[in-house]
Amino acid sequence: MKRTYTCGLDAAIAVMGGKWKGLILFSLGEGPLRFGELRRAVAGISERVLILQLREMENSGLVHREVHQQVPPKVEYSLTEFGRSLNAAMAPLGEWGEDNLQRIEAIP
Amino acid sequence: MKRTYTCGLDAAIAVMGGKWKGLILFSLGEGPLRFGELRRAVAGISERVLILQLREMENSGLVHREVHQQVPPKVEYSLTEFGRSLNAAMAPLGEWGEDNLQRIEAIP
DNA sequence: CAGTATCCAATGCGATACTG
DNA sequence: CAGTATCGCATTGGATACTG
Repeated sequence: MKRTYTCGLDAAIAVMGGKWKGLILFSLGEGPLRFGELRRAVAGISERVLILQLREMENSGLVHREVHQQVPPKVEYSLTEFGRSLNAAMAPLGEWGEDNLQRIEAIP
Repeated sequence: MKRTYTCGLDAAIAVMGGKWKGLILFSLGEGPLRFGELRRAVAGISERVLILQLREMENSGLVHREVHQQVPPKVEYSLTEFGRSLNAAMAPLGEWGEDNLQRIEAIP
């Protein structure tokens, strides 16, 4: 991050930056997911980008990464308390998008 | 836009894309602003980028652009009804950012 | 399964200068 | 005042192949 924000919205957007973090947050909202499950949940994302986004979100304290030592490997991602609070704050935005899907998709 | 969204949040984020649209929306929330006023309100943005973002938001139906024929030129930007509805949906996110400013700024 | 490693393309963004 | 025109770098994202 390393910047100063002019308002809360500014800061929130910086944390949510990029095309995918919102979706990842949303997908983890229901409960923990393994890497592969998450990749399927966030349709269209590449492995590389998913990892990058997850690492950033871990770094921001939004996501917790838990490694279960076993074969085959199992890694679970979940929201932290902080992540859940952001998730809740995003809910109205999600509803807005839901309500206006038609209109948004019609934008040239 | 020209894509299909997997959920409302996805769609909303597509509309809000980029680093500045949230701030512009927020700045116009209080009422109409002229180009120059807006440029000062959204501190740090370049003229070029501000125009680009405004055009996109006009195109999305979020912002209305009104030209007053006079010398010197006067152009006012305001939120449409659609823009105001999005603004309202973003409010909780703005509050979240406000409440967590310290923490967000501390992210490495 | 859960990642890394490369490489490449797109585009976002910033700075600056100029104009009706 | 309200834009346009250029230029160029930095970041982001995508495709694919490989590994512990």
